[in-house]
Formats: sequence, structure tokens, C-alpha cells
Amino acid sequence: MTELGSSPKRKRLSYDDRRSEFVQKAIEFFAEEGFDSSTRELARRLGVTQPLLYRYFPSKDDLIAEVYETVYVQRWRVDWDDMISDRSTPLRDRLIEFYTVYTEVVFQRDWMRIFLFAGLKGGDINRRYIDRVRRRILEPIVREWRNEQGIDPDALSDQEIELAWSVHGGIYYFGVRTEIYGQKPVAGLPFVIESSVDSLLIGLQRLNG
Amino acid sequence: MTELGSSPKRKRLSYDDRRSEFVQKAIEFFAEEGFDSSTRELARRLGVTQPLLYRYFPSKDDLIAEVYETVYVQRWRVDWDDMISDRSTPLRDRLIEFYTVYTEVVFQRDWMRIFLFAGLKGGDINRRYIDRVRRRILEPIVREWRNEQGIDPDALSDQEIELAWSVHGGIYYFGVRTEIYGQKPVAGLPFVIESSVDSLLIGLQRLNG
DNA sequence: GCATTAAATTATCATCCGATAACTTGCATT
DNA sequence: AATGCAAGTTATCGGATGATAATTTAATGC
Repeated sequence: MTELGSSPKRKRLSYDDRRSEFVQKAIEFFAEEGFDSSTRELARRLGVTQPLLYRYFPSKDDLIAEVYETVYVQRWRVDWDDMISDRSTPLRDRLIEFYTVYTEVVFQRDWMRIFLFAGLKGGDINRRYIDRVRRRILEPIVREWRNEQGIDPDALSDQEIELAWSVHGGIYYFGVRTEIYGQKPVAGLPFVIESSVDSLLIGLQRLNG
Repeated sequence: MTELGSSPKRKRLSYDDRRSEFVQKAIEFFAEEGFDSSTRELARRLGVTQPLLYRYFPSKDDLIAEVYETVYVQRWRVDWDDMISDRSTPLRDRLIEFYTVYTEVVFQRDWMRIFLFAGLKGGDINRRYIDRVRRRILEPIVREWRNEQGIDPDALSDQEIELAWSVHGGIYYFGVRTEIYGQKPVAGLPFVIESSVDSLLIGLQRLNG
């Protein structure tokens, strides 16, 4: 007879299984409570003792580093690049589709909160992520637009990128308001994505008028 | 002969002076180090002993509450309302002017960091601030635009507000990128504000097309 | 079934934290 | 100059925290 949820003596997992279980729970835990929360409380929620954590991670900071790695590297989808560059469909449709799936990943409470915690902690994770967004999302978008217009895709300007940032930020901030600050959105996410994409396309047009 | 910076025996300030000195330094301190940082370190930077803080604030949380109050209530400029509603100048100019002075206040490192820390801490400060932005900034903007168009100012729709949020968020996110994540902006703030305002005006036009 | 080994726990340390109580000292009033 | 009082410090408490060492215990190979 086992107890509810987990058996009373849930011991002796393999090293790899235990380790990934720790990282997974640590993501949830630190996302909700912040990185200043105690390893004891994390261990309590894992149903293990606190010193056990130190047999898998040399220090708390090492565990945190692993949390970063797992969230930001693991959840980046490689097919996003293809979605943006798939010239068999109109750019507007591509961008709406991309931001729909992108926000499915990014508009998750743990993702957003850990991103904010990391940014305030002052490491370079956020800077690196932002660079990646620019190179892998914004610049390709502008290039695709320029290609569709029949102008040199590689001659993109700083203003075009900054415009893309504004639109991207507008969408992102929708997630912050709803997921972090708990604001009920007055109109839905699909509307925000569509009008933002249109706004970007019109803005690019105006810049190259 | 006094030492550099402050006299060696800088004692006996009046209650009010000391209190506001504590609050002011606490804003800088918590903005940089987070609210989980110790009262001992804060006292050290103030050049006083830690128990002295407790003669001015019953608890650490009370001090933090005062930090919130000071930053968000004190720095809100009452003339913002007038700037948005001043019908002697074109709406576009008003909005550019407003966002120029608004970002001068909001794009400050301590303001932004405390806002983010507060949001992650989970109180209702951010929700209340966001409500205020909607009621005092976004709704007036949309009403002004509708008035300029000769349509009922009070018949504003959810989509119009959400559109204003996207533009507002795009501008705000520029501040987050530059002030929090330390990203060098590729184009300057004036460009972001101007193109964002234009984007809003065009978007409103499209919604009412 | 017994030994080996690594998973997991118990016990503990040094430090830090928020908060309180008791004591000291500078300043204004007379 | 003596006095009253509030500004400021010293000392300390109970609890939490990251981390380490020693010990126990469950699974695996023979």
C-alpha cells in the first residue's frame, strides 16, 4: 500500500534521473520564490534532505546556472528560423504564425519570472538572449521584408531594427502585464499579434517611403 | 579638521531629516541590491548602526512600503494629464512631448529596478500602477484622438486600449533593454518615441477605418 | 547471500539576518 | 551649568542559511 502522490520510500534514483528531477523542480521553485530562496525549502518540496542537493551541484550558484541553461537554451526552438524564412507563404502570415508559437513558449510564468530575476541579478544571460533575438528573429524579419520588397536584404538599417524592437517589445509587454502583473487583457493575444505585425509592416514601409 | 566626504561625528540629525535620508538611501540601495538585501548593509552605507533603522520604521517591510510610496506616488507628475489634453497643440506633438518627459522619469535605473523587484515580489503595487497608466494615460490618449476625429470620445473600445498598450509597451521595453539589460540602443530614444506615436495614430485610424 | 558502492540521511558549523532591550550621549531649554 | 529627553550605540537573541563531514542504507554484481 502506497501513500498518495508518491510512495513513502521513494529512494535511490539513478544519478541522471535524480539530477534532472532536481533541475526541473528548481526551475519551478526559483521562478516562483526567487533565487534568494533557501535550498532547504527547495529540498523540502523535492521530498529529500538539503545536503543531498550538494551531491549533485557543487554550490547553489551552480544549480542556478543550470536552471538558466535549461530554460533558455532548451526552450529555444530551432524551427523558428525556418518559420520566419519560409518564402512559400506571405510574410504577414509567417510573422503571425511565428509570434503565435513564440509567445506560447515565452509567455509562461516560469520562463518570464526567471528571465526577470536573472536580469535583476545582473549576469549576462539577458544580454546574450537579447542579442540572440536580434540576430535570429529581428534581423531575419527585416531581411525577409526587404527581400519581399525587392531591395537589398542585407542593407538593413538601425532604424529598421529599432522599429522591430518596438513591435517585439509591445508584444512581450503584453505577456508581462498578463503573466507577471496578473492584468486581465482587454483584448486577446491574437489581436495584439495581428495588429503588431501590421504595425511593423506599415512602419517598415514608411521608413522606406 | 574633518574627514573626506562626511565629518567624523555626523550625529544628531532631526527626526524628519534623518527619516527622509533613510528613505532616499533605501531607494538606491534596494534598487541595486534587491529587497532581500540586509538592513545591516543598508545601515553600513548610511554610516549608522542597524538598530537605528528600527527607531524610524517598525519593520523592514514598512521601510519597503515607504520606498514604494516615495518612488511611485512622488514621481508621478500631475501635469502629465494636462500635456495629453492640451488641445492648443496637435495630438501628435502632444504625445511626442508627453513620452519624452514621461520616459525621463521612468527610464531611471532605480525606478525601473524597483518596479521589477516589486512585480516579482507579488504585491499589488504594479497592478495599481498599471491601472493608473490605463486610466490616466492610455484612455485619455484614445479619447483625445477620437475627439480630434470628431467621433464620440467616450465610446472607446477594448481594441483601441490594447493597441495603446502595445505602443506604450514598445516604448517601455526600450527602457528595459537599455537601462536594465545594458543594451546599447541601435537608434535613439527620440526615433523610438516618434515612430511609436505615429504607429499608434495609424493603428487607431485602421481600427476605425 | 554476501560484499561493494554509491545514494541518501543525520548532525553540525560558521555566518548572517530581523528584531528587541538596555545603555550612552549630544543638544535644547531653563 | 544643571537637567530632561530624544538620538544613537552596544549587546544580544532566536532562527535561518549555505555548506561540510560522518554515518546509514538500499541496490547491484558476483
